[in-house]
Amino acid sequence: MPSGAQKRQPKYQRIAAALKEAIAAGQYGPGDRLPGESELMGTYGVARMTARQAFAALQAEGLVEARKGAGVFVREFKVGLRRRGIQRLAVEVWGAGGSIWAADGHGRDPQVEFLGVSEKPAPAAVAAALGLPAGAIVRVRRRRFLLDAKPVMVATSYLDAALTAGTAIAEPDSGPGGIYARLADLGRKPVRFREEVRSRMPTPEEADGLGLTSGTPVVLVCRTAFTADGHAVEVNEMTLDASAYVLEYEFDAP
Amino acid sequence: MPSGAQKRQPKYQRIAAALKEAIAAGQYGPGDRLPGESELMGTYGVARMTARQAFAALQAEGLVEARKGAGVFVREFKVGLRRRGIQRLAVEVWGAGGSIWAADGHGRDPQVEFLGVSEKPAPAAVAAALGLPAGAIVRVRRRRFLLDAKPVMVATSYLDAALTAGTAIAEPDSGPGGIYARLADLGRKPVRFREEVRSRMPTPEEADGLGLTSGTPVVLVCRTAFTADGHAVEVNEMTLDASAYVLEYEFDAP
DNA sequence: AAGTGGTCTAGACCACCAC
DNA sequence: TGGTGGTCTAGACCACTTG
Repeated sequence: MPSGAQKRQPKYQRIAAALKEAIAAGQYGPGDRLPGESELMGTYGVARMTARQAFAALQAEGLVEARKGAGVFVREFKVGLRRRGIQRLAVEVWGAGGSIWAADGHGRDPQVEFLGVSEKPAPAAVAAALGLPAGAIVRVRRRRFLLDAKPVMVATSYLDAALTAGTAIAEPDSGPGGIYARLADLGRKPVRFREEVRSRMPTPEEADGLGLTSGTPVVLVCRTAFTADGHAVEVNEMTLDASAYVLEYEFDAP
Repeated sequence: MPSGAQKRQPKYQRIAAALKEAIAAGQYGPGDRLPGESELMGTYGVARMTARQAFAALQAEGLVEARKGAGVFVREFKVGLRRRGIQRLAVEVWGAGGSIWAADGHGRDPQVEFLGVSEKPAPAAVAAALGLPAGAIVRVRRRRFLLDAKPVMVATSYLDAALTAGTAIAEPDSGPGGIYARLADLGRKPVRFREEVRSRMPTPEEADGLGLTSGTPVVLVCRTAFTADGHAVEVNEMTLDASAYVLEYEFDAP
């Protein structure tokens, strides 16, 4: 150890940095178990809470994952779900080549779980986006996307309840081509889309619903679909496990 | 206190939930100071570390911000920097000598801080994306974007060093229209773009460079620019303060 | 059954901020 | 200067996972 160590750095940060370095050096690979709290106490001669703080720092960074009763493990990023916003709408692809982040994902098992349709008063922002009066009734469709039986996304779709009454959009199975085909049947074919992308830490409820370990943000994608005459017909709010997705947008210079 | 309270929920979570509820109810607004650790100790009859854990939970959620020596405050989200992935790259914008960054800010004070140009061996992924042999030398331009004197983004641009030698791209000031205009001068006008978007928690270095408070993720945007003949001429890796940005992509159905 | 992380207590000294 | 959060100690009991 270099003698020039800065005394100003807290012990837990030095321990965290040492662990991080060991991980970066490949001494611990994805899925490997790190030395436990009691082992760190002995190795560094610190109290237990100090060792825990070191782990907490690594967890907050998303590098490490603690499993009750088992140990602390280097996180493995199964990642590589690639969501193309433009070429094909809401189509999940994996293993697409030619990109910066290599995505290996063969033999994955994607599923869609239907969570229900209902009618509710529109949230203010949704009503505004759809051009409906405040408090108008909207149809709400909720779905959850799973990869290898693990949830990676929750999507909530909002549509004018009056417009879609009596159509397959009000049913669990929206039929071949999905709700966009049904909207086309109604003469409201979506031809233009806007997606707004944000990221933040999940609420405890979101973390629970997506099975997120701490240190994992969510990505929020809000897609609005417009008809040729410029009217919004659908708002779709998606909450993604940030560690599972790469969003891709490809376009020409206008 | 209701007698039906679940005993299974840890104290710190109950305290955190109570504070969260008070914030949601408007009892504490953005920027307001919350009751301090010692006050929580008295109110709930807990040890200091328990009160701290409650705050830690809210910090991890990005709801709250602790300031040394001052207190714990409800975070204020000044947010709303809107980055348009498609329209912003319009030829009219950079072709006319205007700054792309100017399309971002609205009435506030945007600044670009130049961090340097250099030549380095390309990271493997960058070399592959640019179609260069492994270890080829690339020109690296680093910039930091500030809004109201606070950093919100760091951008690192990679270009073929041989191609750009002797041009303004190798200089701190890349001239009117920026590097895209210079690439056009070289007969390598970018006409197509791909952006890949990810999000994760920042490394300590990134958090430091962007002045992020804990509980704030970063958004990574990797843009690749292609010429008309399909060759990649630039890779630009951007690291954004997730709490400051909304990315927007608007496009027609294929 | 042994070991692990999760929760909790009751102290301590420090650096920093506001008054 | 007094109060704040940041760091650290040395114990304790618990629920959980694993062998």
